[in-house]
Amino acid sequence: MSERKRSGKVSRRITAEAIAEKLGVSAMTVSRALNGRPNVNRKTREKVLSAARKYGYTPNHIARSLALRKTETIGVVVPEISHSFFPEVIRGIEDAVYSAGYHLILTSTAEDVNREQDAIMTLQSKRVDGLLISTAQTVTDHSMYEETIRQGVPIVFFDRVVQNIGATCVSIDDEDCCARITEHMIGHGYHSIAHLSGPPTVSIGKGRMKGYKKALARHNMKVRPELIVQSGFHEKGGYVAMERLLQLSPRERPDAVVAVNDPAAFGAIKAIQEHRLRIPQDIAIVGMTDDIRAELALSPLTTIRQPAYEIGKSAAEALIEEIEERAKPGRKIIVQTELTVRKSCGCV
Amino acid sequence: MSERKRSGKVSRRITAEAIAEKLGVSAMTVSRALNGRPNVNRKTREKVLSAARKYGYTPNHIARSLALRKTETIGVVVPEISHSFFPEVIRGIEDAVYSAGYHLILTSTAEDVNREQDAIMTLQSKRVDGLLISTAQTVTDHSMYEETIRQGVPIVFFDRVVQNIGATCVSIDDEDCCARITEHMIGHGYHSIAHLSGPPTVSIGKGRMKGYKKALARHNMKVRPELIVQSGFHEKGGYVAMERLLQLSPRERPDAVVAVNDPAAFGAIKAIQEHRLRIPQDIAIVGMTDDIRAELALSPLTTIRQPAYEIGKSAAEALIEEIEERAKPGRKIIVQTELTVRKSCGCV
DNA sequence: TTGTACGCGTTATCAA
DNA sequence: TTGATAACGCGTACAA
Repeated sequence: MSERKRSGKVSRRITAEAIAEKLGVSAMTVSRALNGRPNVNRKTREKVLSAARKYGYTPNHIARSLALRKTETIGVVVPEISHSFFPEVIRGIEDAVYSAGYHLILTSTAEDVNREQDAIMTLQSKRVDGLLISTAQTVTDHSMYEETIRQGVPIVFFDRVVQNIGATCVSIDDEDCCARITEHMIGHGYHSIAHLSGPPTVSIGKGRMKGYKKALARHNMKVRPELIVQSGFHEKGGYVAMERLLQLSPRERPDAVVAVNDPAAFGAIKAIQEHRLRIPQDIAIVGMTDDIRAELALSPLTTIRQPAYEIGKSAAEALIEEIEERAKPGRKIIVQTELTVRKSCGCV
Repeated sequence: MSERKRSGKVSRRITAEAIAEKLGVSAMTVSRALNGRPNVNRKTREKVLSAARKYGYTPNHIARSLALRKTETIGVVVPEISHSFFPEVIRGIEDAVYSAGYHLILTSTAEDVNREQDAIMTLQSKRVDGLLISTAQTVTDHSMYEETIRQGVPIVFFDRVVQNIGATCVSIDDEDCCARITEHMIGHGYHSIAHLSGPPTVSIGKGRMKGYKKALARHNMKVRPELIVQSGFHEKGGYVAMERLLQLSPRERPDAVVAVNDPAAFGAIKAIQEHRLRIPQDIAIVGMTDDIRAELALSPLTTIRQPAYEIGKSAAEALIEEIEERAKPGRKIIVQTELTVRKSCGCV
């Protein structure tokens, strides 16, 4: 119908105030009606609602946030988005956040400390009600997290967590997982088991390493330092690390490999194949994370399924509980995992 | 040091005004100093900057947005996040958005029209500066998009685009892609080529169907309606659709299948294998999209690589150009694709 | 170079 | 049930 106001640059949106004026009521009444407050006459409410529809009114959430000091938005900080794990986590976050009426600002740090700091800063500027963080690999200084929490902005860490600073952490039990899968190998008779380890600065790397050693210890097997090689979390690192293991003399060479995660395992598999060795006959290998490709690999990878979706969902739910003060921070939430036996371990 | 003010519930953040007071200057001077305006004494600026650091000041972006009527935030609406395509698109978006100093609110619609409407509404409420949308499959009513644009909020569609409503669209040339891969099959001697098609309501489905038919026409091959089965975009649909094709008598049965995308192709592959037919000897098959799993499948899938990252990046860049009025809306941006020949087509 | 007044659009509070 | 006023924290436009 009416399509004027092309005059200025900005075709300014209609405000609650303007609607109030047209109806001859106050802005407050409009606000109350729109927000479904009880103390407003039924007829008045209907008038307001229909006028709002008619003029295509959309409440200005920015102004609302300013007045209420609450944005109903949470900031998400992830180290990367390519790896199939995080999209699935984000899906879980999105679902939880959506059903609680919140929104999600997504930032990815590319594993870069500075970018992570930057992200946390701007998210604070945007006054998100809380933060969901999976730390970049190289982060060692936690003062920014602590400062954020002190400012009253709750943080929930997920997957790559930071413990003992009072923030809730959601993750799998890395130590237990890695111990389990290592014991699975021990139980099937492998006796020279190597570990491709993650960065020792990240809790995941630390925990899994510990689990690996614990499993060996439980079965009175010696930890042989030459069988522990740092691979990091990516395919390339897995490849390089495995190459190093393959330099060992056939006598010293491991008969099984426990990789810190699936991508590292894929890299290792590539190296093993290039050496014309068979999986699992010559060298068995297992991963952790259940990458989407694990099932499809030439020798389907035995791994620990890490329920990415659930991690995201639990983390988001935990954060929202804390934002709404229905729960206290500093909890430790463990998400259950599952051993998925395929062919690469030679146990089936 | 000082850690009081635990009194009220909210430990209120420090404001520019408060800093001004402590320094005995006006709030404006603080604002100017913090925003790097030229008209401020060097010594004053330094005083302000150090005070800001000292008190842990973070500018309130919400208040700023309200005053400036600009949020430096763009809304992203995707139909889903599991499918490996969208995470990669989002990565592209994130990169572009980050380097332009914007942020990204992510919403996913689970292919649900209502949820999409909902998302667009709330994103408008949050006064995002622009919208990046890939439509849900079932959307047929475009009035909401048009209304949004009329309100002055630019939209750029990507992948699943909506043409002719004045919004910029970023996508591959579906018709051309599908024609190319179909001709690839024709060129290698297949003469009974089926098509597992997408939903005809989505531009992708339409375009690829058209390309398929065009390729046949160019080579004087008849379109046989029984060889066109609607599969939708997912694995399950591909499986069901392929089952139908496999019900045909061996004489009528296709010797090649062009699937609308890789997931549909995976479903079809499963059906073919269950019938104990070999790929590509008995039935060749190709997909489109280059799903991460395509390379790893038992019979690696020939497909059209769709540069997800570039799509996301171009779309975000285009949107930001329009937000900043450096470009006009209504453009049509085509991202180049690449035929990736693997084993499933039997051509190597 | 610095300061004052006002507006951005909403909601809380208190009074009517 | 409704309204007036003030606040949320910042930036623009002007004046000093």
